[in-house]
Amino acid sequence: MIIEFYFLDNSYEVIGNEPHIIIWGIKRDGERIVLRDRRFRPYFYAILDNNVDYDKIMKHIKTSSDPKSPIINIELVEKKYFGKPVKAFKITTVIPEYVRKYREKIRNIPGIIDVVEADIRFSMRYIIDHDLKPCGWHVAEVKEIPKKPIYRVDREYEVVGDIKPLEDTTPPKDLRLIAFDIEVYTKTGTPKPERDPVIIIGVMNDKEEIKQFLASDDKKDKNTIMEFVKYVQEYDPDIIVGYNSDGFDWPYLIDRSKHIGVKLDLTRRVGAIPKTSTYGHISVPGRLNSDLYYFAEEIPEVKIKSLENVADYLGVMKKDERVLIEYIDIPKYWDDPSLRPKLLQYNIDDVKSTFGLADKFIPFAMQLSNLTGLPLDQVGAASVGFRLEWYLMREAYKYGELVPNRVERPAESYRGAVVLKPVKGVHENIAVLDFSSMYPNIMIKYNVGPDTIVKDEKCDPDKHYIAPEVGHCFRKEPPGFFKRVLTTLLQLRKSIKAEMKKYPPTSYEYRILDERQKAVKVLANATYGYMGWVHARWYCRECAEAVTAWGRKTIMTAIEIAKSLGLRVIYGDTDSLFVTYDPEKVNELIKLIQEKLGFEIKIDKVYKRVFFTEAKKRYAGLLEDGRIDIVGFEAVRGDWAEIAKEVQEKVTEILLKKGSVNEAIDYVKKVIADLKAGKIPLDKLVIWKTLSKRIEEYSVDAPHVVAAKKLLKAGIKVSVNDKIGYIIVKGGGKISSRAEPYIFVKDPKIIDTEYYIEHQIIPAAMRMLSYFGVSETQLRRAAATAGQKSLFEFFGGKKK
DNA sequence: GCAAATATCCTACCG
DNA sequence: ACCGGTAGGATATTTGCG
Repeated sequence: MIIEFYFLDNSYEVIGNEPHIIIWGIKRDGERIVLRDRRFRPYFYAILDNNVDYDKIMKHIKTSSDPKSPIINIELVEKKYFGKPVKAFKITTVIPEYVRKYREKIRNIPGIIDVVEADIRFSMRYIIDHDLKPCGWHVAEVKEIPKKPIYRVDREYEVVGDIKPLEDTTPPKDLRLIAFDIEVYTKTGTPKPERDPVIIIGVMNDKEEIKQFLASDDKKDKNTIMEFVKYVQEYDPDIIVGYNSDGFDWPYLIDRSKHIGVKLDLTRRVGAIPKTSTYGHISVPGRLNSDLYYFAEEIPEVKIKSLENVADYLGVMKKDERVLIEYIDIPKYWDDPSLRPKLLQYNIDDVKSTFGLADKFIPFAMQLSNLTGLPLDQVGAASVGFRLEWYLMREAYKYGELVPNRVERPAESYRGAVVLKPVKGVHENIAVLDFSSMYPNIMIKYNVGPDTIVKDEKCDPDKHYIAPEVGHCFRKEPPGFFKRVLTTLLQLRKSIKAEMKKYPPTSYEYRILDERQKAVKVLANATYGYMGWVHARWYCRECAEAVTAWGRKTIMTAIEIAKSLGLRVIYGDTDSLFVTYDPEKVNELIKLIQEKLGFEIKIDKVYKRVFFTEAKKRYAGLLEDGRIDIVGFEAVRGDWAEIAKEVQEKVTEILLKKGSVNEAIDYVKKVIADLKAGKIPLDKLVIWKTLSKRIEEYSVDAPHVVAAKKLLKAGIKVSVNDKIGYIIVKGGGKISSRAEPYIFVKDPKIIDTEYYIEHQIIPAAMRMLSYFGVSETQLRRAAATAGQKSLFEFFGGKKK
């Protein structure tokens, strides 16, 4: 029989020395199913040297086959390796483990150049070879088999014929999703599963029903977890989302349930419990567990990626419409009956926010999963490099290209893009021109890639493209792997965008297509960086180096053309040009660039007024609609106190919109007065910095490192990549010694206002003001008198 | 021997 | 575990003076 199903996830089980691929899916009629494929076997390739005796080598391999774990087939195949035709043995074994057993042995046989594709997980191997598309519909020829009781599904099938994808990525109508969030009781820093109970587990499902499972008043949590498990079994969600759930909620539940003797039996595989898997994600067999934190990490505008910040930014739940409780206050709220309702509401708000984030992120995640072939639960956890690599591996399979091994290499740096020195000051009426997808288009135009690069042949301008400055050569024909992949991706994106036009922007179809084109864009934009990534399978430093060289040449030529048209070039970075906005000349420039260089360049925006210091990568502009763009400056950095950022933003706005230096100074003065008067909320004084390595590894005592040490001393765990929030308090000595974790600062009197004035507010304001003729002494003098009006001033007199 | 100058470390930004 | 280019603060180290 033929069935259609939506692919959720897959895995494999070895049953009686036979590997079974297990696919979890949903049928059109809504039945949850397991598909079993017993026909697939693990294999890998051994690439053969030219002019060797294939039979002899084959015999050699056969003799090394151990009858207890045999090689079951060796097939001579024609493949391509870096674009070149090669002969290889496709060596098939019985179970995945045996691949690991043979790969090293066979690699060392004379006549064999290398062993490849021996490190691809069996379940991914199946996805690639059958072109399966996670989060998409498929059709398969199956027969129904008796459902084993170990699977919590409606039906079980065995795949007996073709299994292949359909175009449809519309999620099943009744896809079930839950969001969850746990609260833990601890009075000492970071909670420990062997000691601290889970006091609340909050859940919200796609019917928008909210449930909370609470610990007993004496904080026993056995029932809490058991009821949660029961809930999951009964609601039977296909997708479970959390926020930082791979990092906290799941590991905690796993350890805690182990400790108190509860079976976390909430998967679709009876007896299995959630466990850590690839890329550090938590796998919940049969369900797609997705930690939304991974997607929040990709929003650069939100500096501190707390759930409330991200939900606020995305309009899911505004911060002022929800309950907020600091972690350290949780026990207090639990213990006090009058405060407990607030804690419960806090948990509900977190769960609702998480649910709301799922709505924002999951459609994109599904498209990314569908494109890369990585099941939804892994695609978030996988880095950009790995996402692209899986996409490339799928494409390689289609082209008959063997997948290169990941090899250890030393880091090699190379020259990057050009950044022009800006013309400092204020400029009126400036157009920002951007090359569309510059690097991908360079790679396409010059056929750049590890398979087209010419290394042991002399460069010939007739046959090869030669990169400027660096001289690397690339065959003009035939189109290489990357060129084909990128052409497909750019074309795909265009067609998706065209398809979008058929639907109203508010429609469901439009949304799905929009998320899909974004996913395609992410992959296309990552290809250049991928080639320069030392851990990439298709690493090619020269390729990346050639791309930036062509990029430099391209933008420099564009500048020449602009100048020849009499346009003033104010600034430029990598693929952008800031020129005086003379519409006629700019249009001419766009046309000439297209004609002479063969690249598309577009007006990205027009600034009514834009301001540069002498620094590169930093500018502030006023758009036609009155919005202010701030790029690179302190105001957009996460490691400056909010108050300093606010001042800089406001000063910039006053200067750009009104051009009033005095008003700007008065504003700064006012803020400083407020600060001195203790009117600035503490949270605007917190400075956040990422702890980018382990504390012991630091060679200097930076403020955030010292603050992290203080947290550690208080029993609060700090890990690599945590953001440390600190406030500078009064006292002597180095700034670092006075960096106090913000959660410990309750008394505003201990704040070193002097530091905030001298090292935060004034520098941030002066960055702008100094270009408007304000001297530091002038501002500092204004600051000194701030908040202490003389009697004379008070009665309206002028300052002395 | 001290303060100023310079070097190094470090983070977060731009495209 | 996608890239290089860049700014700028804080700390650490060296330099210049006489």
